[in-house]
Amino acid sequence: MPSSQDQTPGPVDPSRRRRPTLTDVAAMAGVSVSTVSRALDGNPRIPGETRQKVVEAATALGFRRNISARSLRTQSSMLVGVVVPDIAIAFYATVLKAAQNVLEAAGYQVVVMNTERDAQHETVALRTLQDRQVDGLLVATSGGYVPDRGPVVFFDHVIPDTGLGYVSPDNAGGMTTLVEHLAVVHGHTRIAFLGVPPGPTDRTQRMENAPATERLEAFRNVMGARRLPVPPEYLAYGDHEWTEASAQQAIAELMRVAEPPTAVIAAGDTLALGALRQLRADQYKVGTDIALVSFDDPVSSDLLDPPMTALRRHDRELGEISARMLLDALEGRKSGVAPKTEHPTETRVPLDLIVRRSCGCAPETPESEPPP
Amino acid sequence: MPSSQDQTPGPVDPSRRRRPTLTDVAAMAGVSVSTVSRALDGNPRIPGETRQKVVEAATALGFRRNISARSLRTQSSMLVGVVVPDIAIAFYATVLKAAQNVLEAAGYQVVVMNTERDAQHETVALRTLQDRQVDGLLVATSGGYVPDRGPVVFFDHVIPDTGLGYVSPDNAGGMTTLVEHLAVVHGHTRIAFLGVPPGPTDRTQRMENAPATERLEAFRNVMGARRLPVPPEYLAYGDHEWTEASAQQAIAELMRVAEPPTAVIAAGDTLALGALRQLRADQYKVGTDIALVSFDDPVSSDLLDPPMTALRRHDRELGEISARMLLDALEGRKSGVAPKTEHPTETRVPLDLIVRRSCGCAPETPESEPPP
DNA sequence: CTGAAAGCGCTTACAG
DNA sequence: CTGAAAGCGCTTACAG
Repeated sequence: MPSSQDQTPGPVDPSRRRRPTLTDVAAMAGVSVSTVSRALDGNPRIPGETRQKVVEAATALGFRRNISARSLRTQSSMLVGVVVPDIAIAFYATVLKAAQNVLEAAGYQVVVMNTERDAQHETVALRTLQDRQVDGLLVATSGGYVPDRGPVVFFDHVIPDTGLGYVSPDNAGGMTTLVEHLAVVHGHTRIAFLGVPPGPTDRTQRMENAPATERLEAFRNVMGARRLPVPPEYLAYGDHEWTEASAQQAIAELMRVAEPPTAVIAAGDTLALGALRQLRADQYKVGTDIALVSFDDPVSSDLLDPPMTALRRHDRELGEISARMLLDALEGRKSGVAPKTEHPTETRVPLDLIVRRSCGCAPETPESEPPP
Repeated sequence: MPSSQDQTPGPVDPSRRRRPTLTDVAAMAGVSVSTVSRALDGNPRIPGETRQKVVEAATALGFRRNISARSLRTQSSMLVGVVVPDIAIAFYATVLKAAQNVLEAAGYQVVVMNTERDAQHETVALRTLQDRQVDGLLVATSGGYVPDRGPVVFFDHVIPDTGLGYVSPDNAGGMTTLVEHLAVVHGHTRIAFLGVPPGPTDRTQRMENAPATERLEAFRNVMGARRLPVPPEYLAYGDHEWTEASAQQAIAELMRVAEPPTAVIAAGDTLALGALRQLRADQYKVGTDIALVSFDDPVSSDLLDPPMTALRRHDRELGEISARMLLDALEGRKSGVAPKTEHPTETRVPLDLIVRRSCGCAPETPESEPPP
């Protein structure tokens, strides 16, 4: 049994001193480790007096429980893994933060992994998280998801029939809003779509239900329903990483077709930003010569030239919903509720159209929009 | 000894099956757990044949080591804690991502905590991280840092004489660049500073070396050195959270003073964005009526109206440097190198001036800037 | 109300 | 080259 005898005598660098353990506290309080553990738990079987002694000793020693040890014993790590394509993207960062808030309030900590939009990266990240014994997973997949034990909820990307469910933006509804604004309010008929290549890459599989694909499908459906043609040359694609640069190139080509569109819908904010940059470089007056709207709301979009009409996602809400869905399963499991074998829950978060100028509208109260 | 007898017979939900352990692999391979552990480590004492058997068994069972158990035993969690004020802010997200890249390459995982810019939150977060036995810490403090065991490096905020060191943007150099551009290139003499209140809040202590304070000091110094006056009314402050809204209010007031400035330096990107919004709302032509420059480069700043002249931080580099500094200590410690008691290392990352239009310049190649 | 003991899944001297 | 055993720091039935 290690005691202070092991300790080199004399002044010790405090930062290197061994952390006190339950055993240390027990010794100091003159009780057993079981009692310390229970007292610290607030177990009602321990009378106030004993608890008092224990708490004093613990405080005096600066004792803090070792969570690894506890989780080894309890088989619960109180860790939730979050995997995202790229934490530096505002959407993922916001979702993470929101999810983290609700998870931490319930006593869980979060470990994040970036996949860099690479399926293999993602598979490795998932494995690492499992090795850490995470209790649950929140994932925005890049196609590398492999099922394992433990509850998982997807956000952003839809994976049918897997995990507890998913919560995603209402891609279809959003696209409808966008097309209708362009077609009904502004009377456009030549509307192009700027997206990301559908179908898998070598690095990415199973993207059938990716946001990009859903948005493209929705675009086709709404256009069809409105009896508006979708010529193939009106389908422009950036790259799989949604880079601004790829959007610039795609839209430059798009505008060179025989009969160029009068309006374009960008399937994401980075795409919209790239399009805007290129259009401006090519001397188009966006909002006048050509309408441009964005599926996601870029940061500071009211300060852009021109201010961008866009769909605002409720990122925070999406994060909270996802986390809560996971939490429910976690708590349910803890209290012995049978693991649900019902269908995964599907939640769609609606999007709001923010009308600014790039669509051709002139907002009522120009320039005075409050900050996001 | 637990065996398959414990298992309820019949079909078992695979997601609920117990993860295989070393003992399982040992049983299957017909060797001891010690041998399995060593074989999996690639220990040279284990001959290829034995290793082969072990690896096969492990693969067949889908065995993965339990990291909690290992870290309990080895007293090393291979976990690095990162604490930031707000992960949804681009700077912190980018730094995190960069740091994570180098840390993961070395086998560490990262657990992030948001402090919401609250000192108490931060103290709790730090404690939680210690409870998780993190091997090291990367922190952008909000004033709630309390020293504990384990190596720590600060980024963003400077904390002298603590931890391994810090890596921060070159606030003084950056401010010099900004003032000189305004004063020398454009001949401004009435230059105002839009920052964040210096000194502590109730929720925040020890902010003497906060970025905001360093930038203000630098501003005063450079102005003084150039014999330019700094009247008190030219010092405008948003709030401690650097919100755009607070900047809007502050600059509105600033422009109402008897002799308003002809140029303003915003100490951060959100502040600059708020200022731009307000200035535009008040019908100023930014870049013509008044010059506005930003200490940090806002996202899409080339697409703003007008494009914003700003200092570009090398966020990724900053993250990598910080992580590497921590890693060096971690590796050193592991190989038994004495904990360094020398002075903390100070690293300053330089900033580049990106000249756009808001300062009054007309860039040579208008509108064709490549994406960030 | 309290304690002794087992055990979570590993690693690693120590002995053979 | 291999194994038995101790032990990392906890929690929790079990017994008193």
